[in-house]
Amino acid sequence: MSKKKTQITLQDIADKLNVTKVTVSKALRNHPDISDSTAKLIKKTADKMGYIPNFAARNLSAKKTSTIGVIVPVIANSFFAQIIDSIYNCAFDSDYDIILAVSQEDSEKEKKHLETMLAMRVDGIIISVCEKSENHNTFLKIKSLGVPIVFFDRTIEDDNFSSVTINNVQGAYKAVVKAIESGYKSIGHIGGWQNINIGRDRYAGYKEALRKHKIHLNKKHVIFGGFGEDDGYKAFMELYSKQNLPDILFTVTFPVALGVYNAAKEVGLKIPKDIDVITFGQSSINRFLKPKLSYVDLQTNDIGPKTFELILEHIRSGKKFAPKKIEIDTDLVMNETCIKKI
Amino acid sequence: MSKKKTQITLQDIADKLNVTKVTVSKALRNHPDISDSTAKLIKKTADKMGYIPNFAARNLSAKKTSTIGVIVPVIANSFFAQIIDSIYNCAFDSDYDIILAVSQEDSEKEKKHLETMLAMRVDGIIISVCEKSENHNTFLKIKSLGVPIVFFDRTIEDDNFSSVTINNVQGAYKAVVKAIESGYKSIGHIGGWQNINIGRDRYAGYKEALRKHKIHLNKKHVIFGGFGEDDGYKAFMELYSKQNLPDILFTVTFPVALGVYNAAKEVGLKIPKDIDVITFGQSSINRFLKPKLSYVDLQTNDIGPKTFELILEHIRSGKKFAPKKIEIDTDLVMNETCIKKI
DNA sequence: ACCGTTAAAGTTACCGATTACTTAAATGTC
DNA sequence: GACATTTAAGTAATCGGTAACTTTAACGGT
Repeated sequence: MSKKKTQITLQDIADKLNVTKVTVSKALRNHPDISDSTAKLIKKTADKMGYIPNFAARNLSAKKTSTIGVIVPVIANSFFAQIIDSIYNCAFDSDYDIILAVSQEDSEKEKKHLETMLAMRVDGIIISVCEKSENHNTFLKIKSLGVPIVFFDRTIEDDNFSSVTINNVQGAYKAVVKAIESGYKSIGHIGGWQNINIGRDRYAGYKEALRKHKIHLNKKHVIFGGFGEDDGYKAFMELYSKQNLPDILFTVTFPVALGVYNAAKEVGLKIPKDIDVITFGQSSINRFLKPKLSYVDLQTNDIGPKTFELILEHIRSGKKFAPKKIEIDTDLVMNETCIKKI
Repeated sequence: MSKKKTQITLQDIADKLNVTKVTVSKALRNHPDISDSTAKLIKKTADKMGYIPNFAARNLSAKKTSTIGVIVPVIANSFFAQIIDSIYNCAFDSDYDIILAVSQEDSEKEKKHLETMLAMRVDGIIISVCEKSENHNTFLKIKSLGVPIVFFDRTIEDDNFSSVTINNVQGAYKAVVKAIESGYKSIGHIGGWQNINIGRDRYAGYKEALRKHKIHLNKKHVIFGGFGEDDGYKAFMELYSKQNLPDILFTVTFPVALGVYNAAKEVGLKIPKDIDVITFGQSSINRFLKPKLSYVDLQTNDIGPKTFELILEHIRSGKKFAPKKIEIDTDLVMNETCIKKI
């Protein structure tokens, strides 16, 4: 007969050693109350008995979970995958656990995940919001609950929250200026939804660059939509079918550029000869494109660690920590598109 | 002054309505004990007061978590990303929560994640093991603890565990037979570590195909290593530097094939003319390769749901559920490599 | 009008830890 | 050598829920 006992508890260890469970609890947590010899003995015994702490019990009584919730819109995306990896590594180093959830660009799912995380009593939340997030109120609620929250890359428009983003306006500006310097007059934009920073700010940088160079913004050359490959494909096809193609398109994300790339190929237009492209962000796929796209480089390496650092600051200093917005500057990486016209 | 109260509890709701917390608890869970009118009132009040359940407390007392742990080796990989998405969707539909962790092909991290999940008292674990997992003992421990565990894609060799895999031997066999039929005599294999099913079985299928067709297996044409792009690159370079290149290489994963692709390009060899390639699995990158690789298609769509279904069966039937191994058949998808020699 | 049922709540105990406070013995101080 | 301080443990209360059992009142059948 195997034991009926469901699980080994502190009490079981305590009984075996004729001490109290509090002593065991302290010993396992290296509390100074306990002498080295006893602590060693207790740890050895716990190990031998196959003790596995019960986080639910611990969390309940300690009123904290050492857990941070992370929500991203998509996972099959090297940008987010890389950041997730780095956040995991940071958490590992700081003895935090990560609860990862994917909203799949769905506002409802995003909300459900947020609620689950609140119910789990995560110590903090790191999020990159979905395309058309309608959860501003939920974020405010979370804030009022005192749960630290840090946005990264995709944020909501509200100065009361901390965030780590790349400098989208500046990045877009650089890209479009480059297009202008390359000799293009007719510069279109396949942009993202305007309710979200990356859509709005990249469009803002685009407009700013045109304005500064006194180039007329042709609204017919601007389309807003989502951030995925199919969105780029559709946008291109729309411009193409209406014969509204400019000379070059500045796209809001790499997947969107990829959609444009595919669509252009499909209708038989050559990049960069017939239609040129410069985009925001990249992916490992870029290596295989012909031509390899020029793009605004997001310093992906920094985003994860900086975001994590920020959430830790929030957690450690509690309410008195003022929201902080970190912006990371971008660089232009020139490949085989948007090259100077001779 | 804002309230000092940390959080709203069942008791708070109960007090306001002059009932007991048990009544509130039951009402919120739609327990038949509670009349519709009371239940409705309680729910409304809970909502108004901003009640958020405390999962730790619930888990502790209910002795289950409705949470399933998922561990994958890598995340920036469309194969795993897709499966993760589908598992999330299944969980969503069945009211389970998912705890996702990434081992990053590191056995130590894998172990740590497993332990964390045990401490969280997940109701079950779904895992695709890392490259050189040394956690067989941990898996046995988990089994003896009575925590259901289902492997997918990458499993350990042990009949006592359930798993969902594709038919690796058959898939590899098909690919290599195709190479043979295409007229190749000298067929190499860039394989994966042999301690893990996908490495072992794909190699087995390769050997079997050669044997059946009485083709000599030249050990100099076989290299074992990891499953990533750099592994493929290194393997190719090793063969190349020793001038041991066969006519065609059957690679264990798509990333490995990609590494080969890059390496071949780098040394100026043309695929498929100078060196041909056929691989196991694919990725969205394949669309952009020239030539587009022929590959053994893994029915990615089925793996996630089938795995989830299996873990649910385990959870529901407890100890008495016998391990079940599900194998999914593969298809060969022919593109521009491994084409019949004329 | 009586007794067994049922409906709708209430009582009590417990889940497995942690925290804050207390105790007892050992050590140190002048 | 008496009293203050440390050190190393123990005691009691609590965290927020849920499960199992009990109570109370209303209902129904004969």
